[in-house]
Amino acid sequence: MMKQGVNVMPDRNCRGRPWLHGKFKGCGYRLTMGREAILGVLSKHAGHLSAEDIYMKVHPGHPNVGLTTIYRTLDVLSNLGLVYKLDFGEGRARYELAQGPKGAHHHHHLVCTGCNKIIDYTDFIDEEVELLKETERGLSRKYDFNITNHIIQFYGLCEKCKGKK
Amino acid sequence: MMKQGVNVMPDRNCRGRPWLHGKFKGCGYRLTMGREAILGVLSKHAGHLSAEDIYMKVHPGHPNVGLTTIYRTLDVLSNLGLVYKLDFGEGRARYELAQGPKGAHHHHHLVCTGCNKIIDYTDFIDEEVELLKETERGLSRKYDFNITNHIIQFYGLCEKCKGKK
DNA sequence: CTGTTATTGGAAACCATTTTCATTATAAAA
DNA sequence: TTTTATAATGAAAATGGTTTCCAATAACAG
Ligand SMILES: [Mn+2]
Ligand SMILES: [Mn+2]
Ligand SMILES: [Zn+2]
Ligand SMILES: [Zn+2]
Repeated sequence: MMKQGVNVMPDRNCRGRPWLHGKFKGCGYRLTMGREAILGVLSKHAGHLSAEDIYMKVHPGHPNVGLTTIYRTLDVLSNLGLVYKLDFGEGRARYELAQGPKGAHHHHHLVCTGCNKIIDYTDFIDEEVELLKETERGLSRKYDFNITNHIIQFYGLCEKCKGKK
Repeated sequence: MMKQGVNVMPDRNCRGRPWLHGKFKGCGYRLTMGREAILGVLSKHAGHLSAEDIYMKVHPGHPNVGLTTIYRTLDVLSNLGLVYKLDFGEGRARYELAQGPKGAHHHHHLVCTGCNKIIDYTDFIDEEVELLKETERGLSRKYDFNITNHIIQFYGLCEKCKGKK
């Protein structure tokens, strides 16, 4: 019912997510109502949302935004590097903001194969980062590869699921 | 047109893949023609085969084995831990023998996002294994998780693809 | 061999994601 | 503000890997 229009005021009013606006405009993308709604959902809720999760959260306030637009927008965001597309082997992709407004950073995942619970972890990241850099350097040299990205996921059973047989 | 029947001789004759036979029988699975053919393809060709890849390799010798059986058998093998089901983000699963007959071991993957080339690497695995163990121990304790598995993949451009703009 | 039942092939179903295309809305120009 | 070019959209249909169904078949214990 309100705040559905594009923000018409000058740039200094872009508190909240200035970079998103900038990226969009700067790359020739139009900042639409649907896209703003999707960005809103992504920044409001902690990550790991599926396209349909996002659709269902956007829908109440924007019943005219279709699932197709969710997919298309996530694709754009993903290509812009603003969103990570994640695969936890469930047969559907999940998405999370590359950097939360309050500065969430790169992290890896712990996935429970029992209940699909997903834990973000940044612990041990110091040692990991060190070895990762070393490994990437070695692999790049050895295989003449230009490494841009990596996936590290640990699978197992969470404290609840490890009890059940 | 030969060796299509189940091996009727006693167990010492199971040269080649004794464990596979043993696992199958031991778990109550029947060792069928189709399953043997699939195992044959998996052990003959280096990993990273899709279900359809396998189907096409099995088909000439066994035109009566359907794609459905390929999927079902891969599922069984995967649950028995004899085969790894891999996902390189192509929208289809790929499979590789957990342990090749000549003793191929656990390894990680380097994936080219340009041409989908996949490189197995075991280099640097000493340091990786060390850190992995340490990380797993820490994560297990901190999150009360029972870690059974991990995925580590590096993405980038291979020497051929990094040239193209 | 025979009987039990795990396994099979083929067709249909499934289901997340993509494509198509006519319509609409954004943002720049006038 | 009005006009204009075209990026973006929604709905429906298509796609494509994987699963499910089910009647027919084959593995193998006895
Ligand atoms: Mn996360
Ligand atoms: Mn491999
Ligand atoms: Zn769990
Ligand atoms: Zn390549």
